[in-house]
Amino acid sequence: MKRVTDPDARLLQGAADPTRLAILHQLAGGDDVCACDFTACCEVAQPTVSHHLKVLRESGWVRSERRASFVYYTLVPEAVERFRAIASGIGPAISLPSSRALPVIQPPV
Amino acid sequence: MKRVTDPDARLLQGAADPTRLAILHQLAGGDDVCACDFTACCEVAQPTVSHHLKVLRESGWVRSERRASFVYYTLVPEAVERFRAIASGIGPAISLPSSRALPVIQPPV
DNA sequence: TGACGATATAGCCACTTGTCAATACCATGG
DNA sequence: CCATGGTATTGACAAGTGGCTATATCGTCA
Repeated sequence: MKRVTDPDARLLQGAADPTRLAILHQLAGGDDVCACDFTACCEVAQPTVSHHLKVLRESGWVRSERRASFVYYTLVPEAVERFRAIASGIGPAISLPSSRALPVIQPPV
Repeated sequence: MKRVTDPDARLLQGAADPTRLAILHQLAGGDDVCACDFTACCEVAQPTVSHHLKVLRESGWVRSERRASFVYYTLVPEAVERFRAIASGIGPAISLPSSRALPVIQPPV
Protein backbone atom coordinates (compact mmCIF):
# COMPACT_ATOMS: atom_id res chain seq x y z
CA MET A 1 0.00 0.00 0.00
CA LYS A 2 1.11 3.48 -0.73
CA ARG A 3 2.83 5.16 2.17
CA VAL A 4 -0.12 6.90 3.77
CA THR A 5 0.66 10.39 4.96
CA ASP A 6 -2.82 11.59 5.84
CA PRO A 7 -3.13 11.13 9.62
CA ASP A 8 -6.79 10.14 9.41
CA ALA A 9 -6.15 7.51 6.79
CA ARG A 10 -3.24 6.32 8.87
CA LEU A 11 -5.46 5.93 11.90
CA LEU A 12 -8.05 4.01 9.92
CA GLN A 13 -5.42 1.81 8.39
CA GLY A 14 -4.16 1.04 11.87
CA ALA A 15 -7.53 -0.42 12.74
CA ALA A 16 -8.21 -2.06 9.40
CA ASP A 17 -7.08 -5.56 10.25
CA PRO A 18 -8.93 -8.36 12.04
CA THR A 19 -6.10 -9.02 14.48
CA ARG A 20 -5.63 -5.36 15.32
CA LEU A 21 -9.37 -4.87 15.62
CA ALA A 22 -9.43 -7.72 18.13
CA ILE A 23 -6.61 -6.08 20.05
CA LEU A 24 -8.43 -2.76 20.09
CA HIS A 25 -11.58 -4.45 21.32
CA GLN A 26 -9.63 -6.09 24.09
CA LEU A 27 -8.38 -2.64 25.08
CA ALA A 28 -11.82 -1.08 24.75
CA GLY A 29 -12.46 -1.25 28.46
CA GLY A 30 -9.90 1.44 29.08
CA ASP A 31 -7.64 -0.65 31.30
CA ASP A 32 -4.15 -1.58 30.25
CA VAL A 33 -3.58 -5.10 29.01
CA CYS A 34 -0.42 -7.18 29.20
CA ALA A 35 1.09 -8.01 25.83
CA CYS A 36 1.03 -11.68 26.75
CA ASP A 37 -2.77 -11.61 26.84
CA PHE A 38 -3.08 -10.67 23.19
CA THR A 39 -1.24 -13.76 22.10
CA ALA A 40 -4.06 -15.78 23.62
CA CYS A 41 -6.98 -14.09 21.87
CA CYS A 42 -5.58 -13.73 18.40
CA GLU A 43 -4.66 -16.93 16.65
CA VAL A 44 -1.28 -15.77 15.49
CA ALA A 45 2.25 -16.31 16.69
CA GLN A 46 3.87 -14.04 19.24
CA PRO A 47 6.05 -12.11 16.78
CA THR A 48 2.98 -11.36 14.72
CA VAL A 49 1.18 -9.95 17.73
CA SER A 50 4.23 -7.87 18.51
CA HIS A 51 4.23 -6.61 14.94
CA HIS A 52 0.60 -5.58 15.11
CA LEU A 53 1.16 -3.85 18.42
CA LYS A 54 3.92 -1.88 16.76
CA VAL A 55 1.61 -0.88 13.93
CA LEU A 56 -0.98 0.25 16.45
CA ARG A 57 1.68 2.22 18.30
CA GLU A 58 2.91 3.93 15.16
CA SER A 59 -0.58 4.81 14.01
CA GLY A 60 -1.29 6.44 17.34
CA TRP A 61 -3.80 3.95 18.72
CA VAL A 62 -1.93 2.64 21.73
CA ARG A 63 0.89 3.43 24.12
CA SER A 64 3.08 0.88 25.83
CA GLU A 65 4.58 0.91 29.26
CA ARG A 66 7.00 -1.56 30.76
CA ARG A 67 6.25 -2.76 34.27
CA ALA A 68 8.69 -5.25 35.67
CA SER A 69 9.26 -7.77 32.90
CA PHE A 70 5.86 -7.27 31.32
CA VAL A 71 4.75 -4.67 28.81
CA TYR A 72 1.30 -3.19 29.18
CA TYR A 73 -0.66 -1.53 26.41
CA THR A 74 -3.31 1.17 26.74
CA LEU A 75 -5.67 2.86 24.32
CA VAL A 76 -4.78 6.46 23.51
CA PRO A 77 -7.95 8.44 24.26
CA GLU A 78 -7.20 11.03 21.60
CA ALA A 79 -7.11 8.30 18.98
CA VAL A 80 -10.54 7.09 20.00
CA GLU A 81 -11.81 10.65 19.95
CA ARG A 82 -10.37 11.24 16.53
CA PHE A 83 -11.84 8.01 15.23
CA ARG A 84 -15.26 9.07 16.43
CA ALA A 85 -14.78 12.46 14.85
CA ILE A 86 -14.05 10.76 11.53
CA ALA A 87 -17.15 8.66 12.00
CA SER A 88 -19.19 11.79 12.55
CA GLY A 89 -17.65 13.45 9.52
CA ILE A 90 -18.63 10.70 7.13
CA GLY A 91 -22.21 10.60 6.07
CA PRO A 92 -25.08 12.90 6.90
CA ALA A 93 -26.32 13.46 10.39
CA ILE A 94 -27.77 10.28 11.78
CA SER A 95 -31.02 9.86 9.96
CA LEU A 96 -31.67 6.23 9.17
CA PRO A 97 -35.44 5.91 9.64
CA SER A 98 -35.34 2.67 11.57
CA SER A 99 -31.83 2.03 12.75
CA ARG A 100 -32.21 -0.60 15.40
CA ALA A 101 -30.22 -3.50 14.08
CA LEU A 102 -26.91 -1.94 13.04
CA PRO A 103 -26.28 -5.03 10.93
CA VAL A 104 -22.87 -6.24 10.01
CA ILE A 105 -22.53 -5.41 6.37
CA GLN A 106 -21.95 -8.25 3.97
CA PRO A 107 -21.26 -6.67 0.60
CA PRO A 108 -21.76 -8.68 -2.60
CA VAL A 109 -18.29 -10.22 -2.62
CA MET B 1 -2.19 -7.98 2.90
CA LYS B 2 -4.04 -10.97 4.18
CA ARG B 3 -7.38 -11.45 2.53
CA VAL B 4 -9.62 -9.74 5.04
CA THR B 5 -12.73 -11.75 5.77
CA ASP B 6 -13.95 -9.88 8.83
CA PRO B 7 -16.65 -7.48 7.54
CA ASP B 8 -15.70 -4.79 10.02
CA ALA B 9 -12.06 -4.87 9.07
CA ARG B 10 -13.11 -4.86 5.45
CA LEU B 11 -15.20 -1.75 6.00
CA LEU B 12 -12.34 0.01 7.77
CA GLN B 13 -9.91 -0.99 5.08
CA GLY B 14 -12.26 0.48 2.53
CA ALA B 15 -11.95 3.86 4.19
CA ALA B 16 -8.25 3.61 5.03
CA ASP B 17 -6.87 5.52 2.08
CA PRO B 18 -6.56 9.27 1.53
CA THR B 19 -8.22 9.18 -1.87
CA ARG B 20 -11.11 7.07 -0.69
CA LEU B 21 -11.48 9.16 2.43
CA ALA B 22 -11.76 12.23 0.22
CA ILE B 23 -14.39 10.48 -1.85
CA LEU B 24 -16.35 9.54 1.26
CA HIS B 25 -16.16 13.11 2.51
CA GLN B 26 -17.47 14.33 -0.79
CA LEU B 27 -20.39 11.95 -0.39
CA ALA B 28 -20.91 12.89 3.25
CA GLY B 29 -23.74 15.26 2.44
CA GLY B 30 -25.97 12.37 1.58
CA ASP B 31 -26.57 13.42 -2.02
CA ASP B 32 -25.35 11.36 -4.92
CA VAL B 33 -22.28 12.57 -6.75
CA CYS B 34 -21.34 12.06 -10.36
CA ALA B 35 -18.22 9.98 -10.88
CA CYS B 36 -16.74 12.74 -12.97
CA ASP B 37 -16.64 15.04 -9.93
CA PHE B 38 -14.29 12.77 -8.00
CA THR B 39 -11.68 13.03 -10.69
CA ALA B 40 -11.53 16.74 -9.96
CA CYS B 41 -10.98 16.58 -6.21
CA CYS B 42 -8.50 13.73 -6.00
CA GLU B 43 -5.23 14.26 -7.76
CA VAL B 44 -5.19 10.94 -9.50
CA ALA B 45 -6.02 9.77 -12.99
CA GLN B 46 -9.51 8.71 -13.97
CA PRO B 47 -8.85 4.96 -13.94
CA THR B 48 -7.45 5.27 -10.43
CA VAL B 49 -10.59 7.00 -9.23
CA SER B 50 -12.62 4.26 -10.88
CA HIS B 51 -10.52 1.70 -9.06
CA HIS B 52 -11.09 3.33 -5.69
CA LEU B 53 -14.81 3.58 -6.37
CA LYS B 54 -14.80 -0.13 -7.01
CA VAL B 55 -13.04 -0.77 -3.72
CA LEU B 56 -15.62 1.35 -1.93
CA ARG B 57 -18.40 -0.54 -3.69
CA GLU B 58 -16.98 -3.92 -2.74
CA SER B 59 -16.43 -2.94 0.87
CA GLY B 60 -20.03 -1.83 1.15
CA TRP B 61 -19.51 1.90 1.42
CA VAL B 62 -21.21 3.11 -1.75
CA ARG B 63 -23.72 2.13 -4.38
CA SER B 64 -23.65 3.26 -7.97
CA GLU B 65 -26.47 4.08 -10.30
CA ARG B 66 -26.30 4.89 -13.98
CA ARG B 67 -28.33 7.87 -15.15
CA ALA B 68 -28.03 8.67 -18.82
CA SER B 69 -24.36 8.49 -19.64
CA PHE B 70 -23.23 9.39 -16.13
CA VAL B 71 -22.77 7.18 -13.10
CA TYR B 72 -23.80 8.53 -9.73
CA TYR B 73 -22.50 7.30 -6.42
CA THR B 74 -24.25 7.35 -3.05
CA LEU B 75 -23.23 6.52 0.48
CA VAL B 76 -24.79 3.36 1.85
CA PRO B 77 -26.46 4.42 5.13
CA GLU B 78 -25.92 1.03 6.73
CA ALA B 79 -22.18 1.35 6.15
CA VAL B 80 -22.12 4.68 7.93
CA GLU B 81 -24.17 3.23 10.76
CA ARG B 82 -21.87 0.26 11.06
CA PHE B 83 -18.82 2.49 11.04
CA ARG B 84 -20.25 4.50 13.89
CA ALA B 85 -21.06 1.32 15.76
CA ILE B 86 -17.43 0.27 15.44
CA ALA B 87 -16.39 3.67 16.70
CA SER B 88 -18.64 3.23 19.71
CA GLY B 89 -17.30 -0.24 20.33
CA ILE B 90 -13.68 0.85 20.53
CA GLY B 91 -12.63 2.54 23.68
CA PRO B 92 -14.50 3.30 26.85
CA ALA B 93 -17.57 5.47 26.95
CA ILE B 94 -16.69 9.00 26.00
CA SER B 95 -14.85 10.37 28.98
CA LEU B 96 -12.04 12.62 27.89
CA PRO B 97 -12.07 15.36 30.54
CA SER B 98 -11.70 18.26 28.18
CA SER B 99 -12.39 17.18 24.65
CA ARG B 100 -12.77 20.38 22.74
CA ALA B 101 -10.00 20.22 20.21
CA LEU B 102 -10.27 16.71 18.75
CA PRO B 103 -6.76 17.16 17.42
CA VAL B 104 -5.46 15.36 14.40
CA ILE B 105 -3.09 12.80 15.77
CA GLN B 106 0.49 12.92 14.68
CA PRO B 107 2.19 9.84 16.10
CA PRO B 108 5.95 9.87 16.64
CA VAL B 109 6.56 8.11 13.34
C1' DT C 1 -25.00 3.52 -37.96
C1' DG C 2 -20.90 6.04 -36.45
C1' DA C 3 -18.52 9.30 -33.69
C1' DC C 4 -17.94 11.05 -29.15
C1' DG C 5 -17.74 11.55 -24.17
C1' DA C 6 -18.01 9.01 -19.71
C1' DT C 7 -16.60 4.80 -17.01
C1' DA C 8 -14.73 0.50 -16.43
C1' DT C 9 -11.38 -3.14 -17.22
C1' DA C 10 -6.80 -5.25 -18.30
C1' DG C 11 -2.18 -5.57 -17.63
C1' DC C 12 1.89 -4.02 -15.68
C1' DC C 13 5.01 -2.13 -12.03
C1' DA C 14 7.06 -0.76 -7.53
C1' DC C 15 5.98 -1.06 -3.07
C1' DT C 16 3.63 -2.56 1.28
C1' DT C 17 1.59 -5.99 4.17
C1' DG C 18 0.88 -10.13 7.13
C1' DT C 19 2.93 -14.10 8.63
C1' DC C 20 6.38 -17.09 10.50
C1' DA C 21 10.98 -19.21 12.36
C1' DA C 22 15.03 -17.80 14.31
C1' DT C 23 17.27 -14.80 17.14
C1' DA C 24 18.26 -10.83 19.96
C1' DC C 25 17.02 -7.98 23.86
C1' DC C 26 15.79 -7.12 28.66
C1' DA C 27 14.31 -7.64 33.55
C1' DT C 28 13.97 -10.81 37.26
C1' DG C 29 15.30 -14.63 40.30
C1' DG C 30 18.50 -17.70 41.74
C1' DC D 1 26.94 -13.89 36.82
C1' DC D 2 23.80 -17.03 34.58
C1' DA D 3 19.45 -19.10 33.46
C1' DT D 4 14.75 -18.10 32.43
C1' DG D 5 10.71 -16.14 30.58
C1' DG D 6 8.48 -12.17 28.22
C1' DT D 7 8.90 -9.13 24.28
C1' DA D 8 10.97 -7.11 20.18
C1' DT D 9 13.63 -7.46 15.93
C1' DT D 10 15.42 -9.64 11.73
C1' DG D 11 14.96 -11.74 7.47
C1' DA D 12 12.36 -14.22 4.28
C1' DC D 13 8.20 -15.16 1.58
C1' DA D 14 3.59 -14.94 -0.71
C1' DA D 15 0.08 -11.97 -1.49
C1' DG D 16 -2.17 -7.57 -1.78
C1' DT D 17 -2.24 -2.48 -3.01
C1' DG D 18 -2.12 1.89 -5.55
C1' DG D 19 -0.73 3.95 -9.47
C1' DC D 20 -0.40 4.33 -14.46
C1' DT D 21 -1.20 3.63 -19.77
C1' DA D 22 -3.82 1.48 -23.09
C1' DT D 23 -8.05 -0.32 -24.32
C1' DA D 24 -12.75 -1.85 -23.96
C1' DT D 25 -17.57 -0.86 -22.88
C1' DC D 26 -21.67 1.81 -22.59
C1' DG D 27 -25.16 5.78 -23.85
C1' DT D 28 -26.29 9.59 -26.36
C1' DC D 29 -26.69 12.34 -30.29
C1' DA D 30 -26.15 13.54 -34.98
